[in-house]
Amino acid sequence: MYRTHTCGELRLSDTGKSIKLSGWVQKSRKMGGMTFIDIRDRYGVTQLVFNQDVNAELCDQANKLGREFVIQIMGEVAERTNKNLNIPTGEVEILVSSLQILNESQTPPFTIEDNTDGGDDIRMKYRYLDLRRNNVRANIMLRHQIAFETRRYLDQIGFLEVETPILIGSTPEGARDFVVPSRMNAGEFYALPQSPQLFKQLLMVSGFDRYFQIAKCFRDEDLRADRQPEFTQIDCEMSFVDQEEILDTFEGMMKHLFKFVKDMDMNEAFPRMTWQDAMQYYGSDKPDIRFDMKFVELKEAVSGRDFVVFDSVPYVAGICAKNCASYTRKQIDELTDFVKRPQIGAKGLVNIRCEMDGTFKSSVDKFYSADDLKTIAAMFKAEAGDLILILAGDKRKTQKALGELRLEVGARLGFRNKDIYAPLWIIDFPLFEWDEETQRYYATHHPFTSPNFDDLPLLDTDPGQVRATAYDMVINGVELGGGSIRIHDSALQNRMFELLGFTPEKAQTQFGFLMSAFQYGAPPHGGLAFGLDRLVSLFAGLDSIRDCIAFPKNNSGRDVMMDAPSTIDQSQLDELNLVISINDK
RNA sequence: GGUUCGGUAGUUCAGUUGGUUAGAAUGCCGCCCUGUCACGGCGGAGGUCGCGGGUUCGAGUCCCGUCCGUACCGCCA
Repeated sequence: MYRTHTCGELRLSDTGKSIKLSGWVQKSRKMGGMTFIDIRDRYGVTQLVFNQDVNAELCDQANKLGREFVIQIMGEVAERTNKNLNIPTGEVEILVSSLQILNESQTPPFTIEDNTDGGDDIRMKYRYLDLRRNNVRANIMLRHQIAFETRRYLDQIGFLEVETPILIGSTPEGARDFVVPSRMNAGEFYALPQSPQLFKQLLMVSGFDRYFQIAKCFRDEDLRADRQPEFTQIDCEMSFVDQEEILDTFEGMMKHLFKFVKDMDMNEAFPRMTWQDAMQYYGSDKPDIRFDMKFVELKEAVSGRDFVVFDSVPYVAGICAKNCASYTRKQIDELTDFVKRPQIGAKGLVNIRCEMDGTFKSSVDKFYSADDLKTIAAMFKAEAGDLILILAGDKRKTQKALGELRLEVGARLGFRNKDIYAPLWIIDFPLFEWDEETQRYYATHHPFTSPNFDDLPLLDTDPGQVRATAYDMVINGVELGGGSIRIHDSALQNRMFELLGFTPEKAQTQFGFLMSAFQYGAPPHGGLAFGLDRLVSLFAGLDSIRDCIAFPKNNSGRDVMMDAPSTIDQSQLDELNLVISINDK
């Protein structure tokens, strides 16, 4: 037996017990006549004491232990003379009677402590050591808890977890597929699923009624702090439901998770906002509503004053930053530089200060009278001391830029507090998006999304105006999940494929099995999927999902620990009937 | 494909307008220390300044290229 207790469980009430502990050497403190060693495992840290006067040989042995050695000790629990109330085991220590080294360790490349001295690169290379650190391990444990509570909630209300295949066929719509060559079928490839979408719909046809899966998904696109090429979704689908029942079910799930994982009661119903409003007032389909600062459109109010910047563009809008009129030139310049960065792409930033004496001062005083400025300020309901920030340009681009500026200003004003959670449903997404480049419509969500039945006539006259029965859950500006009511009628599905530019033959090749299935009694159904990685990082208060994943990829999609991807042997290539030909360009 | 910031000791970083022997902290090694818990004290080892080229009497520092990392844009139904 290696241990009678873990390194996190002994307390004052255990004083006098003979115990056995196993774990890693966290740190040793040598005082000359005595040595303290902290022994660590997943559950905590316990202090060991060695005393020259009691057992000189044992104390010498302890002095030879290095960081991260794996040891096993026997000893007696004793009350400390100097207690450390910062750790749960801090009132006791172990008077060690025997010590055994189970395994030695090299000095780790970075210190295994909460505030490590290791950078991301080195931590990823030695991820197995990084995972020994409390805060990284805490994220992985949080992830387990969220997954566990998700299963518990969904099981309680009749959902069945069903696994769907990882090796499937490639579909061209959507993200780029990861692809796997088939040895037994020369020249043919599997694709890894971007989501279990088609399978969960087929499970509805099969009558499973309520399905979920905590599913790995794969997308071969560039990474971000919140995007990995392989990620995990809480994937759900229900039959005989309308949008209202789905929103209700999964609002319930989120409330359950907040209650049982974060011990937070979310009593209020989640507010709902149409996609239209989200774009108009926040310039984003995932607004952070921890703070208000809505857009005010100004095009009409500012036109006709010979200010060519505003007169020559289709869209002018601004936000009002409370109590920011005192911003210095430098702070304004920082905001200007922020919106002029190539990633944001605004040409400039106009500001109006509402001075404390009731006057207005702006960067466009030349063109606008005091009355003009007063009228504009009134549109924002601005008060003395506020700062109005205005952008102008192409509508979509400027909305997006102003949305980014709003988030930046919100962050500067401390409105983006990680301990506050502001959930929101975005509804009434447009069914299609027009793409100028390819001159065709694309499905905003995916091609199986049902149109809003009120808008069905528009399918023939103005497809761009058709609303989808699709919804996203957004918390604090993070798109946590989304879904839709699906089309269960093959005629309507065919019409969709047609509008999306599929020939009947192509639709048949790609989705023939789904279309066939729909001819054998498909129930009305719908569902949604949550990004588990994002959910964990939101609960953990992290900006990146990487530390919520045990073994993540780096920015270039590489696993720097095992150095994947890598080349393969010629014999493997031969078996797969593959020839490598790398394009220089 | 593009933009940003970065690459200097095992690690995290500093290094001024180009100037003599490249520093700090931490870690590591040795010695001292009987109540530490960020222990303390003394001493020591440790560097291809990412790589290649250029400018210069002289480059960690300036220029060009390249590789790697990072955040973002494009992309991600």
